[in-house]
Amino acid sequence: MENRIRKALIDAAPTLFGIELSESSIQFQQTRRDVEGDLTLVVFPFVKILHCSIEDAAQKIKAWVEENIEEISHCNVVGGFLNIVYKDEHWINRLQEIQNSERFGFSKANTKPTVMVEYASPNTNKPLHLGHLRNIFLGASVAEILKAVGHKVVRTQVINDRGIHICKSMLAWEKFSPINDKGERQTPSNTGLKGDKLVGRYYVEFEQALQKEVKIIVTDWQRGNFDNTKESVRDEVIKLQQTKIQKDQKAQDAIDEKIKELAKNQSSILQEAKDMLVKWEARDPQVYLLWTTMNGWVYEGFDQTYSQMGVTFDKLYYESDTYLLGKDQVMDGLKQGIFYQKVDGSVWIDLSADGLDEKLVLRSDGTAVYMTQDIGTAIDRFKDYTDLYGMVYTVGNEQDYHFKVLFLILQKLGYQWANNCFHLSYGMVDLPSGKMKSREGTVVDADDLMAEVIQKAKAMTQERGHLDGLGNLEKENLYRQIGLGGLKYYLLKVDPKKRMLFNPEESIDLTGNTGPFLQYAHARISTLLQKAIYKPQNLSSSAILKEEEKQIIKQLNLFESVLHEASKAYSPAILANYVYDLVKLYNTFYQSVKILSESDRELRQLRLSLSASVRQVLSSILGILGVDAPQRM
RNA sequence: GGUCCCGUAGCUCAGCUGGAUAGAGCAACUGCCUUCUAAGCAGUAGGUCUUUGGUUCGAAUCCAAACGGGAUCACCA
Repeated sequence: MENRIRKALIDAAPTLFGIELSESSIQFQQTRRDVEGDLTLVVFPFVKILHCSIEDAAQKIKAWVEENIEEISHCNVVGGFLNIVYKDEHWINRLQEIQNSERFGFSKANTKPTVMVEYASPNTNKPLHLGHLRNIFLGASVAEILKAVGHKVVRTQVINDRGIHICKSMLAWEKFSPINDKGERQTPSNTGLKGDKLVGRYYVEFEQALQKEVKIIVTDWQRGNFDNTKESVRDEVIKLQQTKIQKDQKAQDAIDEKIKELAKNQSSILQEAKDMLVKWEARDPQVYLLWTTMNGWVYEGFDQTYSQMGVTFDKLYYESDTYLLGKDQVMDGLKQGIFYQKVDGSVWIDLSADGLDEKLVLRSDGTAVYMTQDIGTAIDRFKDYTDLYGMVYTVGNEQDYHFKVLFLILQKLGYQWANNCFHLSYGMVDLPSGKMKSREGTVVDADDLMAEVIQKAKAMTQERGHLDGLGNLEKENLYRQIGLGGLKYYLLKVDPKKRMLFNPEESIDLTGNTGPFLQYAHARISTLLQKAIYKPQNLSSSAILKEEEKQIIKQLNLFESVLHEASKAYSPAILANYVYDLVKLYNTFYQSVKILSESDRELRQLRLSLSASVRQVLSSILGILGVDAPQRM
């Protein structure tokens, strides 16, 4: 409709104004809520072109539009704005189209290039936490958005399964695990603990043991005891200790940190972990078996968490599989002169011409760093999927710099697809008490949080008591749907780019802009349609629409463009805000008119059709957000 | 210090490709269940859009600076 009016105006301009109009001079916007109108033409640009008063220009266009465009009922002019009112027939026809369309708003599947979306990159030594929840819900939802606009999508995660941190858990388990009467160390099955939790516990034990050892070493050094310390380190420590005296508090702390670092390197337990990593890289059978076993426990634990979250993947990548490819790439790049080698053997890239710094890509001992692995993983993916067009990395914004560098390196290595790689950078989740810090024990565990939220949903649902006649299994399932739906919606409704505050109390609220609010509307429409035994029929276009009804059709009409906007911005939040507005409009309508008991049959059918269309869009968007849409609640 | 992100109601957030009187939710207060599910609806109150300049017919929105908050600048991942 908008385009039709624009085109008509451009065509008519020479006779109407005696001048050619450019497309950009015709600016439409949505009409303000409190003004009558379905579309608003901004008249200001015409003043310059036509050299007349704003009032004259507006009136002239008003007269012409009312006269010449069939579907327009009338217009009104307020200041520099021409508000155009469509005939009700137009909106009813629009509703009819929505009702008839197969998957309203969605593009045909697989009509756009294949995109891979990565949305979890857990370490295998720590259980998942609140930050992962935002990451994973966000990535999973973006994958659904891309599908909805026609992309073929591969959902993936990369598992950070190698490196010194894994060896730390392994070592601690060997050293510290109690042995039961059967002579076994602790396992998930003999403790009943989730595998990721068990392994995480030993990672913590390692860190504690390390800190203990560090403390002893530092104290020894303070007392001037350097018995077990290499000469070079001793000299460095003494030098640091001496410079410390003249500095201010902040500098002193920094020096203490440095001394601590040196002490860490002296500690026997860290040395053991390093030795273990060397053994692992050499595929030592015993170490390798331990690594496989403990990682297996973690994967099992993660799988449980993912299944509770309702999230799946199409393909998994393990860094242990890709880091060697990354190393090869670096060596190739070195030959091509993209990288350079320092005298100690370490390999670097100089990005200062691109406004960035120098970056290490391979250690002096030839082992891979984070960047090396990521280069390898990216290339591996494009080898696996030959039709792959681009990648979306859902990773926190603390890694903005890393991805800038990564994409630049891939470009320099000559990979065209590097231009289609996108870092979906999301903000951290803060707690009312501040940042989550594992050292201070303020990390919110994913499993605990989900359990809590479901429990809360149960209590609050029972309070309301709408559930007569449902079986226990159905009820439990519903509590889960509501609890998790609320949590997901809470994390997704905020612009992903922004840092957000997680308030445990608000996250399980049922009222206002929340998941359960939307789910409730869905359930209410569902039972309504069921009671009405609703079947889609052709609508009578002669009906006169109430304002509430028209508002809903207008909002429904926006769905497709909002979906595209969301895909361009990689933002489920855009859909969340849109659907919340839609449901609010629907609720207003629901409370102000009769539907089931409406005696006029055509009107009843219209209102049912409206309800059905709202439910369709609502359930589509809830699906994209990963929120379940219950039939009753 | 360099680079990047953010600053809108008491709180959490929309609005940002310039356009009308800046919107929601929570919290507070007032109404509405004999009528399709009140997890709802209607309403009251709450704002120097951090500040100062600039561009423009018009700025929360664009540009610059200042102030405040955060991230990042590892032979960690």
